[in-house]
Amino acid sequence: MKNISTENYLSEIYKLEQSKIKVKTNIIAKKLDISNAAVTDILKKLSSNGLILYERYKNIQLTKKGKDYASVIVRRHRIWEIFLNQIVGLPWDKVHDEAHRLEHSSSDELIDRIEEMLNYPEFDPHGDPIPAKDGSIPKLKESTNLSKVKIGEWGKVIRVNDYDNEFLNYLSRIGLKLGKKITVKDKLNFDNSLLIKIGDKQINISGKLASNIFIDLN
Amino acid sequence: MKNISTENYLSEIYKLEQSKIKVKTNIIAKKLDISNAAVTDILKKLSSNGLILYERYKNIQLTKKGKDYASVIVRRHRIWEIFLNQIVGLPWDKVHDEAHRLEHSSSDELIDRIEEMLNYPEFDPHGDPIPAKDGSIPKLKESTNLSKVKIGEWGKVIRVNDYDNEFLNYLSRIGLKLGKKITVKDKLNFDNSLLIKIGDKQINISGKLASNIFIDLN
DNA sequence: ATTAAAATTTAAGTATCCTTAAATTTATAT
DNA sequence: ATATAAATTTAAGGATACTTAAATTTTAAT
Repeated sequence: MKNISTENYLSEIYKLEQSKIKVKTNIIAKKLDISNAAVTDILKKLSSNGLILYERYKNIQLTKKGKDYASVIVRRHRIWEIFLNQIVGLPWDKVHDEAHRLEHSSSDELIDRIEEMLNYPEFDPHGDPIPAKDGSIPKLKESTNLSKVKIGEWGKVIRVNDYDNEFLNYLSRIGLKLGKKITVKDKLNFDNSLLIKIGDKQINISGKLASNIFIDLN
Repeated sequence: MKNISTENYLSEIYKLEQSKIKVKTNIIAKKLDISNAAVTDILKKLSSNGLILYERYKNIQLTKKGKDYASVIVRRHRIWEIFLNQIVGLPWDKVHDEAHRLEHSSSDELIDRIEEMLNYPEFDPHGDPIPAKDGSIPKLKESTNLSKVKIGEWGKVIRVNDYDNEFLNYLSRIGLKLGKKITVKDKLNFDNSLLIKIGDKQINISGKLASNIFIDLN
């Protein structure tokens, strides 16, 4: 089984499982931008190949075999991301798409070699953990969604969602990076926006934006 | 048009044209390990997309559009090869296959950035020229096939064919690299083999092996 | 508990890239 | 020049991954 499409389904399911989201046809279809009918087809295939547990209309689960495979793909993706960011110098908002293509086209030997070059990193440029070769996952520090941080509290950015490039690009532009200290100065109930301090700047960001940023509270 | 299969056909045709080999169905089929019938099908498609000139039973030629596209792919391939060899440290005989996959999965931005990192190299690790962004090709130094070098003559290895990994791996093992000085000590008519000197070692190599090595004669 | 809405699956069909086998055309040898 | 071999194309068909539309099942609201 070496197949870009299959690999995309598996790693999507893997990421959903990691974030404790129930894995259903619908959400996979949305994430991969493919019709529900096609997803159903592929789920049957994955199931018959022993990669997932699947019963019609029920939740989907990776088997051991499926999880092992998926973790290889997610590992490749995240190692590429660091490499592209640190070694090649690609910006935050470019690494995801590039890594998404490269993850299907690289041998395990290459990934291992890159991992060694990078000195065995544990987290990718968005703060997501990199599965080890044995499938184990570095433990994430506990974090709080920025939209839940109270006025006056502060902490460091530990992870951001990598779903949307426009979002990531915007974060770069306002100088927000992993490790940056953020203080919540004010919160508006009116529109759920926050006034935050980054470095010596004060910025207003929307609630939606904040909800995609995770903070290691002081 | 963004399609691994198409890209493989185009870059194969490109490489054949570069080496002045008549481009025919048969040879493409052999190089890509695909049936002649499938090649005919794809040739029709490429032709209708304006990428090649094709008339049944006749030689095939890239159009300007096809050549431009092919040169982008070959460029990607060869830049990846150097990168993998020099920066990542992959051995000679591994870079081709890895680059062959990556060449279809990388943006032009990434390739340009890598090219810059490598300081605009002109030749890949096997001595093949890297097409520039405008499609122009660095001029190869004149070279002589090692099997044609006469007894007593010597020169430096300037290029090797990259078709076969076993061949490349063997070259590494006998210490033969680009730039190495080779002296032809003896030639056996009996089996067309050559006795060559590399560094302070004398080695016998087959005529077939020699015919895949190109020398910049002294 | 019933019903409407949402999610999911089934059915039918498409495009792509491949296959083998047969037919046709071109190249080669004498 | 002609027969034979080799190359090429055509024909028919298969696997894969998708689509839309219709049917079915589940979920959620009242």
